[in-house]
Amino acid sequence: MFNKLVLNCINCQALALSVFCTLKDEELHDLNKEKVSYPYKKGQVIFTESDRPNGIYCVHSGKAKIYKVNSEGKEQIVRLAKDGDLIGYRSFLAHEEYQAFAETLEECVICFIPGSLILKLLSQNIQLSLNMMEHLAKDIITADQKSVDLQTKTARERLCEALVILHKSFGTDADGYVDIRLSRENIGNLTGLAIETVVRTLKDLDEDELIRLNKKRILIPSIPLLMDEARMID
Amino acid sequence: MFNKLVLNCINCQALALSVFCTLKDEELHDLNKEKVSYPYKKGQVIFTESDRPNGIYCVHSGKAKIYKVNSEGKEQIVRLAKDGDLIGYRSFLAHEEYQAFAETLEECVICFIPGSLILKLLSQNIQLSLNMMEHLAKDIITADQKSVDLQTKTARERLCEALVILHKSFGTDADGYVDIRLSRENIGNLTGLAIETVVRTLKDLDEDELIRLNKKRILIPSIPLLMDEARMID
DNA sequence: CGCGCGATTGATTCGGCTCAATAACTGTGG
DNA sequence: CCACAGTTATTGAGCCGAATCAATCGCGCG
Repeated sequence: MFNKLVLNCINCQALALSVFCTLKDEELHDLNKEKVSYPYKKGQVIFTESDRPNGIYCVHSGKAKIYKVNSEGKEQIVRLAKDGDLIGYRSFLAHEEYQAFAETLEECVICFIPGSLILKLLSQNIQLSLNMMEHLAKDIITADQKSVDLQTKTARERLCEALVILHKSFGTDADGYVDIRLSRENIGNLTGLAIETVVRTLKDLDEDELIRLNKKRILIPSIPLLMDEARMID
Repeated sequence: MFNKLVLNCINCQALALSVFCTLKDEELHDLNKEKVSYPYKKGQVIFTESDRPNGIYCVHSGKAKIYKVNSEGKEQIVRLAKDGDLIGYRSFLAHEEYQAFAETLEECVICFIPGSLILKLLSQNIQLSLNMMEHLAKDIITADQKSVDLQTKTARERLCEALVILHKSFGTDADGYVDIRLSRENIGNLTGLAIETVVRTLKDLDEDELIRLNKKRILIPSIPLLMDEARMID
């Protein structure tokens, strides 16, 4: 059903962006030998809540969302992933079942690294372990901040903050627009707002010239101004 | 200003509860030699936001809160810590300044482990590193869940959930009451609710016999019932 | 015994959600 | 290339949960 792809980690653009940037030649060789690369279509599921992790996914190209579904069936995006990002490492490292769903937002190529290799690499490469811990620790800081924001920031502030973060992590395209296309619904699921609130607030921000809307595309004329509006300290 | 205490890690009750449970004799000896133990009074500050971490704290006895303060000056409790829990490891491992404040909730004894030793131990003891990663990964899962809860659960549900979690992590005293004393304000800061809402909702829960209130003390007759009320799946 | 902080209770307000209806867009097949 | 169907986005109206504001109470402590 899937067609494996043949990719060489040595040439991987995403490698330098990932925690694996510290791998030595031999380890990289192992990684290259054992990882398996698959193409994914837009909207394809990578893993499902309550599945048991057998390894870790690494995004070679494309974008994906990791989300939970609450009891009313509403989606809540926990994290977005792009080139070089790992997916599913939390549950794998926590020895727990997946706590969320992962799904591509566009065409992707995603590599799977078997758990046995991950553990071997972590065991023999201290720097990799320390990198991984740093990575996890930063994730926690981000997650904590999100909780704080949910408790104290208004819809407008949260939306502004989300846009700033999207801008920072995904950059801009040739025209200066934030380089990720999200539906209003996905923006809502990312910020914890109702679709209607997202629509209205985006419109307000557009009218206040804090952003420029062009269909699904969003341009941010001034990051500092938007950060100010989001009450982000930075 | 502080009086150092002389404690031997070999005899430490909290040790078995902590990530250090895997240390070998020699490493434990190092830990014992380099850690410094201090007594803290109730309400004493352990570290402050924007301080730079030089190591990691480990609670020997007592309880502490880690909290952020938002721009309006309102506190938000990120995490509670008890015997055997580490404090400040996120920022240390992320190589960042502290993102929060840490303060004792009662009399405590807290040990400080210098960063150099932590790094040495993590480097030479793979199992410790893997434990630490597991610990961090579980923290993330918890933090993510908190965000989801904030977005979807009502005040009553969040409060019930917090009580269940408090019960699970702090256990009960001889009379069956949850073994931690928090002011209404702290409960509010923990759940993201206004004090008045906490008061009213606790009263409601008491009237509905889902909890039994006795001043600051809280008894939970049936965890399953309360979990149900909190819409927790378990 | 009085002081002060924490807890309680009531009244009011309001941000953002829900519901409902319509419009615009996307993709698909004829 | 166009018509149609199914999404996705937009706009309006009304509602509701929880925050805020304003007293008052009462416990703990000197």
